[in-house]
Amino acid sequence: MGYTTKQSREILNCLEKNKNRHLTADEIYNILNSEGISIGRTTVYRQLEKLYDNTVVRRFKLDGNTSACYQLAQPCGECHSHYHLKCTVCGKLVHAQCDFLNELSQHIFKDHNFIVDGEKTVLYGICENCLGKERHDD
Amino acid sequence: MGYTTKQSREILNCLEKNKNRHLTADEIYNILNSEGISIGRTTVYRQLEKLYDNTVVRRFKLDGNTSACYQLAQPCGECHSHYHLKCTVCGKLVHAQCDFLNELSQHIFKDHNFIVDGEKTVLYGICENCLGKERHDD
DNA sequence: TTGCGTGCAAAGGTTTTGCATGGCA
DNA sequence: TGCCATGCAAAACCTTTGCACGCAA
Repeated sequence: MGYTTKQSREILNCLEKNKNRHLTADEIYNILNSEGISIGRTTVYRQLEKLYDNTVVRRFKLDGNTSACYQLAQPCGECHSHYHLKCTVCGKLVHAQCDFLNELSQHIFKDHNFIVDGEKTVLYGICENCLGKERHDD
Repeated sequence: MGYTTKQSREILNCLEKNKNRHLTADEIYNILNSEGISIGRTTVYRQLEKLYDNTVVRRFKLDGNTSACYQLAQPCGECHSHYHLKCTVCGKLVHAQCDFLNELSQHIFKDHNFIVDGEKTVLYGICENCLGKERHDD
């Protein structure tokens, strides 16, 4: 699976530190360089590609954001029994630990002949923090 | 809400004809021009932006696809009671008419304090057609 | 030593912007 | 007529590729 280098270690380390966030390639590039860790953009892209191919990270393309976002695939070890709830206001990603996802998957499989991929699926909406503030926009 | 022009009419018309598909800006550009309707890329982008701002179309950014995809927001008039199931193999979008979505929304609201936006949410997975063919890839 | 990893520069692809012109209301 | 829409060209982004060099195993 390739060599381990200073750069590949630092990228994983950065993802680890930001388990709860979605990071773009450019954000990782900036975080590392601002910490004094010299790394090139190309390297960040190539490492993320490998991590994605090996399903170490998940990749998201969000509306209103032209660049892809990455996040460690198993921040808590059991994402198969999680919802991923993404707040469209503040951008927070919630891993909702809950068996209801299994019910959902089973229902969709039985009634709609469709196998849901819980890893790839993100439910969009508004988190509790943002519910009160919503009409401040516009 | 702006003027109605030949171009804006043709774009809406194209989206209408392709209710069941996701189209990129470039696909719309190519479809129209191949039908002999002269239109510029810039116009397609700007019209889609307006339609998106007015929630006439939905916009998706899919993994493995660098460009955004658009689709009429209300292909059947009742998307609030629909799932949107996107097959990651063949790309088909299924509108699964089903009340289970309401149960899901209520559960997530009660137990996780999160309001799911069924319009924006797409469940990814594998459709029944592709289930049998899956290992042909790779 | 071998061959993968790195990073610069450049290319490729998508989307946005500036500006002069054209067309709707 | 006034103002928005159009479309070309160019810029702005994000991501990938080519290539020479460096470093892990």
